[in-house]
Amino acid sequence: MAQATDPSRSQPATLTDVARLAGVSVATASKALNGRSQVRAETRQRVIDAAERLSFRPNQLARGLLAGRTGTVGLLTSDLEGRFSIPILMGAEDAFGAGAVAVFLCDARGDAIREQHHVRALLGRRVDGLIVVGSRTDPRPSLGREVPVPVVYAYAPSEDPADLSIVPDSVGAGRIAVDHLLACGRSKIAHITGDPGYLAARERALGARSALADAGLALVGEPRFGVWSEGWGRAATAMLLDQHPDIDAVLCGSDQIARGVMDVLRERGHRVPEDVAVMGFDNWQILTSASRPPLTSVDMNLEQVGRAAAHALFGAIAGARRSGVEALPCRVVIRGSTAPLS
Amino acid sequence: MAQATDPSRSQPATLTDVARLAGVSVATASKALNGRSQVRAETRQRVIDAAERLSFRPNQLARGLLAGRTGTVGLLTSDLEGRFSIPILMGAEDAFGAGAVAVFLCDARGDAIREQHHVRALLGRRVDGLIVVGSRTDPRPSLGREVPVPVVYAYAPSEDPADLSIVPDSVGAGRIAVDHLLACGRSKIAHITGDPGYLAARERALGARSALADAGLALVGEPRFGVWSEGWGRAATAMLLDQHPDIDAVLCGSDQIARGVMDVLRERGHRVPEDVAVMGFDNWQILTSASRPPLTSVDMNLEQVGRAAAHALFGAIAGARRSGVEALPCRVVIRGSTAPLS
DNA sequence: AAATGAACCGAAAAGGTTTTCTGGAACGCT
DNA sequence: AGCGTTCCAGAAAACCTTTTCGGTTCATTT
Repeated sequence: MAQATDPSRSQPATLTDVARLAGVSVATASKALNGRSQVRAETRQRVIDAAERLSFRPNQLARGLLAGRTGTVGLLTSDLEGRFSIPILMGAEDAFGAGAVAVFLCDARGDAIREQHHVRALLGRRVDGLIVVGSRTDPRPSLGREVPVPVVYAYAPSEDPADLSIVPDSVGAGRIAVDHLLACGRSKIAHITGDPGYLAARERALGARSALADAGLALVGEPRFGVWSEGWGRAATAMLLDQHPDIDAVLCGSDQIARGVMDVLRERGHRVPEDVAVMGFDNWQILTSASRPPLTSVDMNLEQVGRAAAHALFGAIAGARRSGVEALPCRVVIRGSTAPLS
Repeated sequence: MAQATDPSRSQPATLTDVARLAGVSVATASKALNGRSQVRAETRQRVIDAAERLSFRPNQLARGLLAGRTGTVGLLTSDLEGRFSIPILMGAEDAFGAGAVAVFLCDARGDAIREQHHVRALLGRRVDGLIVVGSRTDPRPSLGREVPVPVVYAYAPSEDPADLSIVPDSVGAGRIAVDHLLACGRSKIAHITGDPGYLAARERALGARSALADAGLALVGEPRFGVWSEGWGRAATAMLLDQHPDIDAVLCGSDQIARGVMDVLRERGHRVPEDVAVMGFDNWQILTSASRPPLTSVDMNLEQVGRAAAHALFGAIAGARRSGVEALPCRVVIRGSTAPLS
C-alpha cells in the first residue's frame, strides 16, 4: 500500500483521483471537501477519506485561475539589508501567514528599474495586492495609479496622497522622548542626531522642540545633525560638553549615536543617568542591552507598522480603500540610562 | 483612448483580448509573443503592438497549470529576526530574482507545527522546490523524504544525510582565524567564545586548536565558553588577564564578545593591536566598524551560502540531485584590531 | 497546368478546480 | 395513482495559456 500511494514518486493527486477512489464525480468531491451542503454525510466522509489516503492538496493555481483571486501578495522591499525593513516584513508576514495568504518577497535594492521589473513579475503572477516597504521614512515615488491591484506603502510613504501609506509617527516620537526626559526632571536637554537629509532626523528634532516649547523650555543649543554613527556621537558630545558642561540630558537621534555619547560622557566623568540622562531612538536590542547602563530608547513599533499595512491591504482587497498617510504611535522603552533627577 | 484601455478599471487583459485586437487567433497570438517561428513577421508585430496597448501580461497561473512547473520556490526560515537568516535570504532572493523565479517567504518562528503548516501551504501552491534556512548551524530535523519537491537546507544542515545542506565551514573558520593571528606573529592566543550548546562555538574552537597544533602551539588555557554577549566578553577577559597577563591575542567567538573584550583590555591598559590582537566572528558591520580600533572578523559568507543553496535547488529541480553537507569557506576581513607584532 | 512543398494560421485539447444547472430518486400528500 | 417537494449526484462550462495537429494559401518546380 505504501508503494501504491507513495506521493514522492507520482505527480500530486488531483481531485479527479480523489473522486475516482471515492466513486463519485469530481463535482461531488469538490463539494464534499469544501463543506458545501449538497452532499450526503456518508458520501462526504468517503471523499474525505479518499483525499486523506492520497494526501490530496487542492491545486491553488487552478483554484486561483477560476476565482480571480490568488491568495498571494507581493512584498516589495527596497533594501532587505536595512534593519528597518525586517521587523516590518515580519509583521506583515505574521498578519498574512495567519490566514491563507502567501507572500512573495522581492528586493529591489533601491533600484527603480529592478523595482519595476518585480512589479511586472508580480502582476504576472496575479497577486491580489502589494506592500511596498521603504528603507527610510522619506517619501518615495508612487508605483502609479494604473497598478491594477491595491498597494500599501509602509515606512516610506508614497509621494502621491491618493495612495495609502503607513508610517511611524516620527514627530510624536520626538515628543514622547522629551516628555519622558521632562518627567525625569531634566530641563537642560541637548539633541545630537544623524544625517539631516533624513526626514526622520528632522521630524524627531521637530517633535522634541515642540514638546519642550509646550513646557516653556528650549533645547540647549541647536540640534546637532551629523551622521548615524557612534563616532559622530562621540565627537558631538565632546563639543557639546565644551560649550555646555551643565546639561542634564542628551537625546540622541539613534541608539548608535547614544552609544558614542555615553562613552564620552563616562570618559569625562559624567555619570549616566545620575548626572546626565541619555536616550536613543530605534530600540535596537543589540545596542540598548549591551551599553552600560542599558539604554532607554524610543521603539518605532515597526512590527505593528507591518501588521497594520497587511491589514490595510486586506481591507483594500476587500474593497475598503483608504488613502493618505497614517502615522502610528511610537513608544518609550525605559532602561537604566534615564532616571528621575534625585 | 486612455479610458478605453484603462487597465485599472477592467480585469487584466487576456490573450484572447490581444488576439481579438490584433485580428488573429489566440494560438497565433501566443506563438507571436513567445517568439515561436510559425508566425509571419508582420503578424507578429501586430500582435506585439496589441499586447503593448492592452499592457498584456501572461497569466502565470494558467501557464504553470499547463506546464507543471510554477516558477516559484518556498523560502522557509525558522527565525526571520535572527541576523544570520537575512543575508542567506538575500543571497537566495538574489540568485532567484535574476531569473524568472519568484520566492514565497515563510517564517516558522522556530515552531515545528507552524513549519509543517507552511510546507503544506507551499505544496498546495505547487512550488518547484524549497529552501529551509536555519537560525544556527546545529543540525535540524529533516522535512522528510516524502516531500514531493526538492529541498535544500541552508545554514542549519538536515539531520538526514540523504538531504542536501549548504553550511559555512565553521571548523575552517576557526582555522583561518588562528592562521591570521599566527601570521601576525602572535603565539599566546586565548579563546573566549559563546554558548557551548551551539555547534558553531564548538567547531570554531576545534578549528582554532587544530591550526595551533599544526604550528606546534596550543591555546592559552582552555577555550572559555559562556554566552554570546558583550558582558560575557568583559567578564571573561577580566578573569583571563588575572590568570594570563602575558597573552598577545584573543580570538573571540563573536563580534559582540570581541567588543566586550576590547573594552576591558583598553581599561586595563593593554593596547589593541600593539599589545594584544583581537578577532571576532560574524563580521557584523555595525559592531566591527564602531569599535575602536575597527575589528578584524571572520565573515561566514552567508550571502554566498544563500546563493549556493539557490543554485543547488535550481540544479535539483532540473534533475541533478546532490546530497550530504557541503561546507563553504569563510574569510578573514582584516581591520585595525590585528596587526603584525613589531 | 498540375503537383509539390513551404509558410502560415486556427481549432481544439489539456491542465485542475469551482459552480451552475439538470436529472433522478425518494418521499409525502391528495 | 398522480403530483409536488426535497435531497443528492453528475455533466458541463468557465478560468487562461500553450501546444499539437490539421487545414489553407501561395510560390515554386516539373
